Amino acid sequence: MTDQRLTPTVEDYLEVIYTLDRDGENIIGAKLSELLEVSAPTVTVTLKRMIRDEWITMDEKKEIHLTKKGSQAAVEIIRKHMLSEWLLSQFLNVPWSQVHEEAHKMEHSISSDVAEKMKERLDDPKLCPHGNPFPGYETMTEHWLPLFSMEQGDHFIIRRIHEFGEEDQELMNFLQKHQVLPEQSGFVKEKLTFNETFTLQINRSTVTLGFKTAKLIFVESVNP
Amino acid sequence: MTDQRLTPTVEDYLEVIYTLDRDGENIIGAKLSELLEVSAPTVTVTLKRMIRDEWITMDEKKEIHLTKKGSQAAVEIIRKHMLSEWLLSQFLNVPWSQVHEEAHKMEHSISSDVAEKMKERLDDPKLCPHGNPFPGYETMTEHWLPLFSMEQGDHFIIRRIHEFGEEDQELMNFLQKHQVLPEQSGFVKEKLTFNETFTLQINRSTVTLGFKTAKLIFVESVNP
DNA sequence: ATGCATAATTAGCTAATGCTAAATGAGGTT
DNA sequence: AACCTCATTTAGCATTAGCTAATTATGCAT
Repeated sequence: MTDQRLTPTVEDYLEVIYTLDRDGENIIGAKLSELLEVSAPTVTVTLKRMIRDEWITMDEKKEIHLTKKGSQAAVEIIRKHMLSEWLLSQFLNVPWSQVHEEAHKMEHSISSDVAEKMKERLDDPKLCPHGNPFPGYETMTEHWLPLFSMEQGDHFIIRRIHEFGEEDQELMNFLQKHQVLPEQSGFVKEKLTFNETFTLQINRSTVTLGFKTAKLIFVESVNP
Repeated sequence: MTDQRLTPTVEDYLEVIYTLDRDGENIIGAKLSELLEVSAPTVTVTLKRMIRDEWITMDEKKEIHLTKKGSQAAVEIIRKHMLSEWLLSQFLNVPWSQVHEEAHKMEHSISSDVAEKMKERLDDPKLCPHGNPFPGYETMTEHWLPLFSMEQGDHFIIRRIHEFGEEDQELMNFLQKHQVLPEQSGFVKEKLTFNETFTLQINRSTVTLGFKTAKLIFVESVNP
Protein backbone atom coordinates (compact mmCIF):
# COMPACT_ATOMS: atom_id res chain seq x y z
CA MET A 1 0.00 0.00 0.00
CA THR A 2 3.02 2.13 -0.04
CA ASP A 3 2.57 4.26 2.99
CA GLN A 4 6.12 5.29 2.27
CA ARG A 5 7.43 8.22 4.17
CA LEU A 6 9.13 10.92 2.23
CA THR A 7 12.88 11.10 2.20
CA PRO A 8 14.65 14.42 1.74
CA THR A 9 15.74 13.32 -1.71
CA VAL A 10 12.22 12.55 -2.85
CA GLU A 11 11.03 15.81 -1.34
CA ASP A 12 13.59 17.66 -3.41
CA TYR A 13 12.43 15.94 -6.56
CA LEU A 14 8.80 16.71 -5.79
CA GLU A 15 9.57 20.37 -5.25
CA VAL A 16 11.31 20.75 -8.56
CA ILE A 17 8.70 18.77 -10.43
CA TYR A 18 5.90 20.85 -8.93
CA THR A 19 7.61 24.08 -9.88
CA LEU A 20 8.32 22.98 -13.44
CA ASP A 21 4.73 21.86 -13.74
CA ARG A 22 3.47 25.18 -12.41
CA ASP A 23 5.51 26.94 -15.06
CA GLY A 24 4.10 24.70 -17.76
CA GLU A 25 7.44 23.19 -18.67
CA ASN A 26 7.74 19.67 -19.95
CA ILE A 27 9.28 17.55 -17.28
CA ILE A 28 11.82 14.93 -18.22
CA GLY A 29 14.63 13.19 -16.42
CA ALA A 30 17.35 15.21 -18.07
CA LYS A 31 15.92 18.43 -16.69
CA LEU A 32 15.79 17.03 -13.19
CA SER A 33 19.34 15.81 -13.55
CA GLU A 34 20.42 19.34 -14.35
CA LEU A 35 18.32 21.16 -11.76
CA LEU A 36 19.04 18.74 -8.95
CA GLU A 37 22.67 18.38 -9.92
CA VAL A 38 22.76 14.62 -9.91
CA SER A 39 23.76 12.18 -12.64
CA ALA A 40 21.28 10.81 -15.14
CA PRO A 41 21.43 7.22 -13.85
CA THR A 42 20.69 8.47 -10.36
CA VAL A 43 17.62 10.23 -11.69
CA THR A 44 16.47 7.07 -13.44
CA VAL A 45 16.53 4.96 -10.31
CA THR A 46 15.07 7.63 -8.07
CA LEU A 47 12.18 8.19 -10.45
CA LYS A 48 11.64 4.45 -10.52
CA ARG A 49 11.24 4.46 -6.76
CA MET A 50 8.95 7.46 -6.94
CA ILE A 51 6.73 5.69 -9.48
CA ARG A 52 6.71 2.58 -7.31
CA ASP A 53 5.62 4.69 -4.35
CA GLU A 54 3.02 6.54 -6.39
CA TRP A 55 4.36 10.04 -6.10
CA ILE A 56 4.54 10.38 -9.88
CA THR A 57 3.62 8.67 -13.11
CA MET A 58 5.53 8.58 -16.37
CA ASP A 59 3.80 8.61 -19.74
CA GLU A 60 4.80 7.09 -23.10
CA LYS A 61 6.81 10.16 -23.88
CA LYS A 62 8.72 9.74 -20.60
CA GLU A 63 7.16 12.89 -19.29
CA ILE A 64 6.69 13.02 -15.55
CA HIS A 65 3.41 13.86 -13.87
CA LEU A 66 2.61 14.22 -10.20
CA THR A 67 -0.06 11.99 -8.77
CA LYS A 68 -2.56 13.57 -6.44
CA LYS A 69 -0.59 12.23 -3.52
CA GLY A 70 2.62 13.57 -5.05
CA SER A 71 1.14 16.97 -5.64
CA GLN A 72 -0.12 17.22 -2.07
CA ALA A 73 3.27 16.23 -0.75
CA ALA A 74 4.95 18.80 -2.98
CA VAL A 75 2.65 21.56 -1.78
CA GLU A 76 3.40 20.67 1.79
CA ILE A 77 7.16 20.71 1.39
CA ILE A 78 7.14 23.96 -0.61
CA ARG A 79 5.03 25.60 2.09
CA LYS A 80 7.50 24.45 4.70
CA HIS A 81 10.32 25.82 2.61
CA MET A 82 8.78 29.23 2.14
CA LEU A 83 7.61 29.55 5.72
CA SER A 84 11.11 28.66 6.88
CA GLU A 85 12.47 31.36 4.65
CA TRP A 86 10.27 33.95 6.33
CA LEU A 87 11.11 32.66 9.77
CA LEU A 88 14.81 32.94 9.05
CA SER A 89 14.49 36.30 7.45
CA GLN A 90 12.02 37.98 9.80
CA PHE A 91 12.84 36.51 13.17
CA LEU A 92 16.47 35.63 12.83
CA ASN A 93 17.79 38.31 10.50
CA VAL A 94 19.42 35.80 8.22
CA PRO A 95 20.52 37.69 5.10
CA TRP A 96 18.11 37.54 2.20
CA SER A 97 20.68 35.91 -0.04
CA GLN A 98 21.16 32.97 2.34
CA VAL A 99 17.64 32.34 3.36
CA HIS A 100 16.88 29.93 0.54
CA GLU A 101 19.82 27.68 1.20
CA GLU A 102 19.17 27.48 4.93
CA ALA A 103 15.47 26.88 4.43
CA HIS A 104 16.22 24.17 1.93
CA LYS A 105 17.90 22.20 4.69
CA MET A 106 15.26 22.96 7.32
CA GLU A 107 12.22 22.17 5.20
CA HIS A 108 12.84 18.44 5.49
CA SER A 109 12.87 18.39 9.24
CA ILE A 110 9.89 20.38 10.40
CA SER A 111 6.55 18.81 11.07
CA SER A 112 3.29 20.01 9.61
CA ASP A 113 2.31 21.13 13.09
CA VAL A 114 5.29 23.42 13.30
CA ALA A 115 4.65 24.69 9.78
CA GLU A 116 1.14 25.58 10.85
CA LYS A 117 2.47 27.51 13.84
CA MET A 118 4.86 29.32 11.55
CA LYS A 119 2.05 30.23 9.22
CA GLU A 120 0.09 31.78 12.07
CA ARG A 121 3.05 33.58 13.50
CA LEU A 122 4.11 34.92 10.13
CA ASP A 123 0.66 36.10 9.15
CA ASP A 124 -0.09 33.57 6.46
CA PRO A 125 2.15 34.91 3.73
CA LYS A 126 1.26 34.40 0.08
CA LEU A 127 4.69 35.06 -1.37
CA CYS A 128 8.14 33.98 -0.25
CA PRO A 129 10.88 36.53 0.45
CA HIS A 130 11.97 36.20 -3.17
CA GLY A 131 8.49 36.96 -4.43
CA ASN A 132 7.61 33.44 -5.50
CA PRO A 133 4.05 32.37 -4.83
CA PHE A 134 2.98 29.91 -2.19
CA PRO A 135 1.22 26.96 -3.82
CA GLY A 136 -2.29 28.06 -4.64
CA TYR A 137 -1.42 31.74 -4.99
CA GLU A 138 0.12 31.65 -8.44
CA THR A 139 -2.27 34.28 -9.73
CA MET A 140 -0.63 36.89 -7.52
CA THR A 141 2.50 36.79 -9.63
CA GLU A 142 0.97 36.39 -13.04
CA HIS A 143 1.02 40.04 -14.06
CA TRP A 144 4.72 40.44 -13.40
CA LEU A 145 6.93 40.28 -16.46
CA PRO A 146 10.43 38.95 -16.90
CA LEU A 147 12.95 41.76 -16.72
CA PHE A 148 14.13 40.18 -19.96
CA SER A 149 11.09 41.59 -21.74
CA MET A 150 11.80 45.20 -20.69
CA GLU A 151 13.32 47.75 -23.04
CA GLN A 152 15.74 50.57 -22.57
CA GLY A 153 14.15 53.38 -20.59
CA ASP A 154 11.46 51.19 -19.04
CA HIS A 155 10.83 51.76 -15.35
CA PHE A 156 9.96 48.93 -13.02
CA ILE A 157 9.65 47.63 -9.52
CA ILE A 158 11.41 44.35 -8.94
CA ARG A 159 8.94 41.82 -7.63
CA ARG A 160 10.34 38.37 -7.90
CA ILE A 161 13.46 36.24 -8.34
CA HIS A 162 12.48 32.84 -9.67
CA GLU A 163 13.06 29.70 -7.60
CA PHE A 164 15.64 28.38 -10.01
CA GLY A 165 17.74 31.48 -9.43
CA GLU A 166 17.58 31.10 -5.68
CA GLU A 167 19.67 27.96 -5.82
CA ASP A 168 22.73 29.78 -7.06
CA GLN A 169 24.45 31.19 -4.01
CA GLU A 170 26.86 33.33 -5.98
CA LEU A 171 24.05 34.87 -7.95
CA MET A 172 22.09 35.58 -4.78
CA ASN A 173 25.03 37.28 -3.11
CA PHE A 174 25.53 39.36 -6.22
CA LEU A 175 21.88 40.37 -6.38
CA GLN A 176 21.75 41.33 -2.74
CA LYS A 177 24.97 43.30 -2.99
CA HIS A 178 23.56 45.31 -5.88
CA GLN A 179 20.12 45.71 -4.40
CA VAL A 180 18.43 43.67 -7.06
CA LEU A 181 15.74 42.79 -4.55
CA PRO A 182 11.97 42.64 -4.43
CA GLU A 183 10.34 46.04 -3.91
CA GLN A 184 13.27 48.01 -5.29
CA SER A 185 12.48 50.29 -8.18
CA GLY A 186 14.68 51.21 -11.08
CA PHE A 187 14.87 51.43 -14.83
CA VAL A 188 16.66 49.90 -17.78
CA LYS A 189 19.57 52.15 -18.55
CA GLU A 190 20.83 50.07 -21.39
CA LYS A 191 19.92 46.83 -23.10
CA LEU A 192 22.65 45.41 -25.30
CA THR A 193 21.18 42.55 -27.26
CA PHE A 194 24.41 41.76 -29.09
CA ASN A 195 26.10 41.52 -25.70
CA GLU A 196 23.20 39.79 -23.96
CA THR A 197 23.18 42.24 -21.05
CA PHE A 198 20.87 44.66 -19.29
CA THR A 199 22.26 47.55 -17.35
CA LEU A 200 19.96 48.72 -14.59
CA GLN A 201 19.86 51.78 -12.45
CA ILE A 202 18.62 51.01 -8.95
CA ASN A 203 18.91 53.53 -6.12
CA ARG A 204 21.77 55.59 -7.45
CA SER A 205 23.77 52.53 -8.38
CA THR A 206 24.20 50.59 -11.54
CA VAL A 207 24.34 46.86 -12.24
CA THR A 208 24.74 44.84 -15.35
CA LEU A 209 22.88 41.57 -15.60
CA GLY A 210 23.22 38.88 -18.24
CA PHE A 211 20.21 37.67 -20.19
CA LYS A 212 20.16 34.45 -18.24
CA THR A 213 19.69 36.41 -15.03
CA ALA A 214 17.19 38.78 -16.61
CA LYS A 215 14.97 35.82 -17.40
CA LEU A 216 14.83 34.85 -13.75
CA ILE A 217 13.80 38.28 -12.50
CA PHE A 218 10.21 39.45 -12.71
CA VAL A 219 9.17 43.06 -12.46
CA GLU A 220 6.12 45.23 -12.34
CA SER A 221 6.14 47.80 -15.09
CA VAL A 222 5.57 51.37 -13.89
CA ASN A 223 5.20 54.77 -15.49
CA PRO A 224 8.08 57.02 -14.52
CA MET B 1 42.52 13.13 7.93
CA THR B 2 39.01 12.05 7.42
CA ASP B 3 37.32 15.37 7.03
CA GLN B 4 34.06 13.46 7.24
CA ARG B 5 30.93 15.49 7.55
CA LEU B 6 28.59 14.60 10.32
CA THR B 7 25.53 12.56 9.55
CA PRO B 8 22.38 12.88 11.66
CA THR B 9 23.03 9.43 13.07
CA VAL B 10 26.53 10.29 14.21
CA GLU B 11 25.24 13.55 15.65
CA ASP B 12 22.73 11.60 17.70
CA TYR B 13 25.42 9.33 19.04
CA LEU B 14 27.63 12.29 19.92
CA GLU B 15 24.83 13.98 21.81
CA VAL B 16 24.10 10.96 23.94
CA ILE B 17 27.76 10.23 24.58
CA TYR B 18 28.38 13.83 25.61
CA THR B 19 25.46 13.78 28.01
CA LEU B 20 26.45 10.48 29.60
CA ASP B 21 29.97 11.77 29.95
CA ARG B 22 28.74 14.97 31.57
CA ASP B 23 26.81 12.91 34.08
CA GLY B 24 29.89 10.83 34.85
CA GLU B 25 28.37 7.61 33.61
CA ASN B 26 30.46 4.89 32.08
CA ILE B 27 29.77 4.77 28.40
CA ILE B 28 29.51 1.42 26.68
CA GLY B 29 27.80 0.21 23.54
CA ALA B 30 24.97 -1.48 25.37
CA LYS B 31 23.91 1.82 26.92
CA LEU B 32 23.89 3.55 23.57
CA SER B 33 21.88 0.71 22.11
CA GLU B 34 19.26 1.26 24.78
CA LEU B 35 19.20 5.06 24.70
CA LEU B 36 19.27 5.35 20.94
CA GLU B 37 16.87 2.48 20.46
CA VAL B 38 18.94 0.61 17.92
CA SER B 39 20.25 -2.96 17.95
CA ALA B 40 23.60 -3.87 19.39
CA PRO B 41 25.18 -4.83 16.05
CA THR B 42 24.14 -1.48 14.64
CA VAL B 43 25.90 0.23 17.51
CA THR B 44 29.04 -1.82 16.91
CA VAL B 45 29.36 -0.80 13.29
CA THR B 46 28.42 2.81 13.86
CA LEU B 47 30.99 3.13 16.62
CA LYS B 48 33.54 1.59 14.30
CA ARG B 49 32.87 4.33 11.77
CA MET B 50 33.03 6.95 14.50
CA ILE B 51 36.42 5.67 15.62
CA ARG B 52 37.63 5.61 12.04
CA ASP B 53 36.53 9.22 11.63
CA GLU B 54 38.05 10.22 14.94
CA TRP B 55 34.95 11.36 16.78
CA ILE B 56 35.60 8.91 19.60
CA THR B 57 38.12 6.44 20.95
CA MET B 58 37.54 3.16 22.70
CA ASP B 59 39.76 1.91 25.50
CA GLU B 60 40.69 -1.63 26.55
CA LYS B 61 37.58 -1.81 28.67
CA LYS B 62 35.44 -0.91 25.62
CA GLU B 63 34.59 2.38 27.21
CA ILE B 64 33.90 5.19 24.81
CA HIS B 65 35.57 8.57 25.01
CA LEU B 66 35.03 11.65 22.89
CA THR B 67 38.02 13.02 21.05
CA LYS B 68 38.50 16.77 21.11
CA LYS B 69 36.94 16.94 17.68
CA GLY B 70 34.06 14.76 18.84
CA SER B 71 33.47 16.85 21.91
CA GLN B 72 33.38 20.06 19.92
CA ALA B 73 30.93 18.55 17.46
CA ALA B 74 28.76 17.34 20.33
CA VAL B 75 28.69 20.78 21.93
CA GLU B 76 27.66 22.30 18.64
CA ILE B 77 24.81 19.93 18.00
CA ILE B 78 23.52 20.18 21.58
CA ARG B 79 23.56 23.97 21.34
CA LYS B 80 21.57 23.75 18.11
CA HIS B 81 19.13 21.43 19.78
CA MET B 82 18.54 23.63 22.79
CA LEU B 83 18.36 26.84 20.80
CA SER B 84 15.81 25.21 18.50
CA GLU B 85 13.79 24.26 21.53
CA TRP B 86 13.63 27.86 22.64
CA LEU B 87 12.81 29.08 19.17
CA LEU B 88 9.94 26.64 18.91
CA SER B 89 8.70 27.38 22.36
CA GLN B 90 9.10 31.16 22.47
CA PHE B 91 8.43 32.23 18.91
CA LEU B 92 6.16 29.54 17.65
CA ASN B 93 4.20 28.52 20.73
CA VAL B 94 4.92 24.87 20.23
CA PRO B 95 3.77 23.07 23.39
CA TRP B 96 6.50 22.42 25.94
CA SER B 97 5.97 18.68 25.75
CA GLN B 98 6.66 18.58 22.02
CA VAL B 99 9.52 20.96 21.77
CA HIS B 100 12.19 18.34 22.32
CA GLU B 101 10.98 16.02 19.60
CA GLU B 102 10.67 18.78 17.02
CA ALA B 103 14.03 20.25 17.92
CA HIS B 104 15.60 16.84 17.66
CA LYS B 105 14.69 16.80 13.99
CA MET B 106 15.68 20.40 13.33
CA GLU B 107 19.04 20.32 15.04
CA HIS B 108 20.58 18.36 12.19
CA SER B 109 19.64 20.83 9.54
CA ILE B 110 20.55 24.24 10.82
CA SER B 111 23.89 25.83 10.14
CA SER B 112 26.15 27.27 12.80
CA ASP B 113 25.39 30.70 11.36
CA VAL B 114 21.70 30.24 11.98
CA ALA B 115 22.39 28.87 15.46
CA GLU B 116 24.37 32.00 16.20
CA LYS B 117 21.47 34.20 15.07
CA MET B 118 19.16 32.17 17.26
CA LYS B 119 21.43 32.65 20.22
CA GLU B 120 21.37 36.41 19.77
CA ARG B 121 17.65 36.58 19.23
CA LEU B 122 16.94 34.37 22.21
CA ASP B 123 19.24 36.24 24.56
CA ASP B 124 21.94 33.65 24.92
CA PRO B 125 20.11 31.20 27.17
CA LYS B 126 22.05 29.01 29.59
CA LEU B 127 19.36 26.43 30.19
CA CYS B 128 16.97 24.70 27.79
CA PRO B 129 13.19 24.85 28.32
CA HIS B 130 13.45 21.66 30.34
CA GLY B 131 16.08 23.14 32.62
CA ASN B 132 19.03 21.22 31.24
CA PRO B 133 22.25 23.17 30.95
CA PHE B 134 23.81 24.35 27.75
CA PRO B 135 27.28 22.83 27.34
CA GLY B 136 29.63 24.81 29.54
CA TYR B 137 26.95 25.85 32.03
CA GLU B 138 26.67 22.62 33.98
CA THR B 139 27.39 24.37 37.26
CA MET B 140 24.07 26.19 37.04
CA THR B 141 22.21 22.96 37.64
CA GLU B 142 24.49 21.33 40.17
CA HIS B 143 22.66 22.37 43.30
CA TRP B 144 19.35 20.93 42.17
CA LEU B 145 18.48 17.56 43.62
CA PRO B 146 16.60 14.65 42.15
CA LEU B 147 13.00 14.70 43.26
CA PHE B 148 13.77 11.11 44.16
CA SER B 149 15.81 12.31 47.12
CA MET B 150 12.96 14.35 48.64
CA GLU B 151 10.90 13.15 51.57
CA GLN B 152 7.29 13.43 52.51
CA GLY B 153 6.46 17.02 53.41
CA ASP B 154 9.41 18.53 51.57
CA HIS B 155 8.65 21.63 49.53
CA PHE B 156 10.34 22.33 46.24
CA ILE B 157 10.44 24.21 43.01
CA ILE B 158 10.76 22.01 39.97
CA ARG B 159 13.79 23.07 37.98
CA ARG B 160 14.72 20.44 35.50
CA ILE B 161 13.58 17.36 33.61
CA HIS B 162 16.62 15.39 32.52
CA GLU B 163 17.41 14.93 28.81
CA PHE B 164 16.74 11.22 28.97
CA GLY B 165 13.20 11.91 30.10
CA GLU B 166 12.57 14.33 27.26
CA GLU B 167 12.73 11.53 24.73
CA ASP B 168 9.62 9.86 26.03
CA GLN B 169 6.70 11.60 24.42
CA GLU B 170 4.11 9.95 26.60
CA LEU B 171 5.93 10.96 29.72
CA MET B 172 6.27 14.54 28.48
CA ASN B 173 2.57 14.82 27.71
CA PHE B 174 1.79 13.44 31.14
CA LEU B 175 4.12 15.90 32.87
CA GLN B 176 2.76 18.88 30.99
CA LYS B 177 -0.82 17.85 31.65
CA HIS B 178 -0.12 17.67 35.38
CA GLN B 179 1.98 20.80 35.48
CA VAL B 180 5.13 18.99 36.41
CA LEU B 181 7.12 21.76 34.75
CA PRO B 182 10.13 23.92 35.53
CA GLU B 183 9.35 26.82 37.87
CA GLN B 184 6.29 25.18 39.41
CA SER B 185 6.36 24.80 43.14
CA GLY B 186 4.85 22.06 45.21
CA PHE B 187 5.53 19.53 47.93
CA VAL B 188 5.72 15.81 48.50
CA LYS B 189 2.36 14.74 49.79
CA GLU B 190 3.28 11.11 50.06
CA LYS B 191 6.26 8.91 49.32
CA LEU B 192 5.47 5.22 49.22
CA THR B 193 8.73 3.36 49.05
CA PHE B 194 7.11 -0.08 48.94
CA ASN B 195 5.07 1.15 45.95
CA GLU B 196 7.88 3.11 44.37
CA THR B 197 5.78 6.25 43.99
CA PHE B 198 5.77 9.89 44.98
CA THR B 199 2.54 11.80 45.18
CA LEU B 200 3.00 15.51 44.66
CA GLN B 201 0.80 18.48 45.23
CA ILE B 202 1.33 21.15 42.60
CA ASN B 203 -1.04 24.11 42.23
CA ARG B 204 -4.11 22.61 43.76
CA SER B 205 -3.73 19.37 41.86
CA THR B 206 -2.16 16.07 42.66
CA VAL B 207 0.02 13.73 40.63
CA THR B 208 1.62 10.44 41.35
CA LEU B 209 5.01 9.74 39.83
CA GLY B 210 6.94 6.49 39.78
CA PHE B 211 10.48 6.31 41.10
CA LYS B 212 11.85 6.08 37.58
CA THR B 213 10.30 9.44 36.78
CA ALA B 214 11.31 10.94 40.12
CA LYS B 215 14.92 10.24 39.26
CA LEU B 216 14.66 12.29 36.10
CA ILE B 217 13.21 15.37 37.78
CA PHE B 218 15.42 17.83 39.63
CA VAL B 219 14.14 20.32 42.14
CA GLU B 220 15.27 23.17 44.28
CA SER B 221 14.51 22.53 47.89
CA VAL B 222 12.62 25.38 49.59
CA ASN B 223 11.38 26.13 53.07
CA PRO B 224 7.60 26.26 53.15
C1' DA C 1 36.75 -24.87 37.29
C1' DT C 2 32.46 -24.25 35.38
C1' DG C 3 28.83 -21.85 34.10
C1' DC C 4 25.65 -17.90 33.70
C1' DA C 5 24.77 -13.36 32.51
C1' DT C 6 25.84 -9.48 29.91
C1' DA C 7 28.26 -7.35 26.13
C1' DA C 8 30.20 -7.29 21.77
C1' DT C 9 31.02 -9.20 17.21
C1' DT C 10 30.50 -11.63 12.92
C1' DA C 11 27.86 -12.98 9.06
C1' DG C 12 24.58 -12.07 5.93
C1' DC C 13 20.67 -9.11 4.28
C1' DT C 14 17.99 -4.89 2.87
C1' DA C 15 17.18 -0.12 1.24
C1' DA C 16 18.20 4.53 -0.29
C1' DT C 17 21.45 7.48 -2.77
C1' DG C 18 25.15 8.47 -5.13
C1' DC C 19 28.83 7.53 -9.04
C1' DT C 20 31.14 6.04 -13.79
C1' DA C 21 31.29 3.55 -18.06
C1' DA C 22 28.95 1.49 -21.52
C1' DA C 23 24.84 0.27 -24.08
C1' DT C 24 20.34 1.52 -26.03
C1' DG C 25 16.60 4.28 -27.77
C1' DA C 26 14.31 7.78 -30.33
C1' DG C 27 14.17 11.53 -33.51
C1' DG C 28 15.63 14.20 -36.95
C1' DT C 29 19.21 14.98 -40.93
C1' DT C 30 21.65 14.07 -44.71
C1' DA D 1 19.92 3.92 -45.13
C1' DA D 2 23.32 5.83 -42.20
C1' DC D 3 24.35 9.00 -38.75
C1' DC D 4 24.24 12.21 -34.99
C1' DT D 5 22.54 13.94 -30.82
C1' DC D 6 20.27 13.80 -26.75
C1' DA D 7 17.98 10.95 -23.23
C1' DT D 8 17.61 6.96 -20.82
C1' DT D 9 18.94 2.71 -19.06
C1' DT D 10 22.05 -1.24 -17.51
C1' DA D 11 25.75 -2.92 -15.04
C1' DG D 12 28.64 -2.69 -11.44
C1' DC D 13 30.26 -0.32 -7.17
C1' DA D 14 30.39 2.29 -2.76
C1' DT D 15 28.62 4.20 1.66
C1' DT D 16 25.50 4.78 5.48
C1' DA D 17 22.46 2.73 8.47
C1' DG D 18 19.27 -0.54 9.82
C1' DC D 19 17.98 -5.72 11.10
C1' DT D 20 18.23 -10.90 12.83
C1' DA D 21 20.69 -15.02 14.10
C1' DA D 22 24.55 -16.94 15.77
C1' DT D 23 29.06 -16.75 17.89
C1' DT D 24 32.52 -15.13 21.01
C1' DA D 25 34.26 -12.57 25.15
C1' DT D 26 34.32 -11.31 29.74
C1' DG D 27 33.60 -11.07 34.35
C1' DC D 28 31.34 -12.68 38.43
C1' DA D 29 29.55 -16.46 41.27
C1' DT D 30 29.16 -21.05 42.71
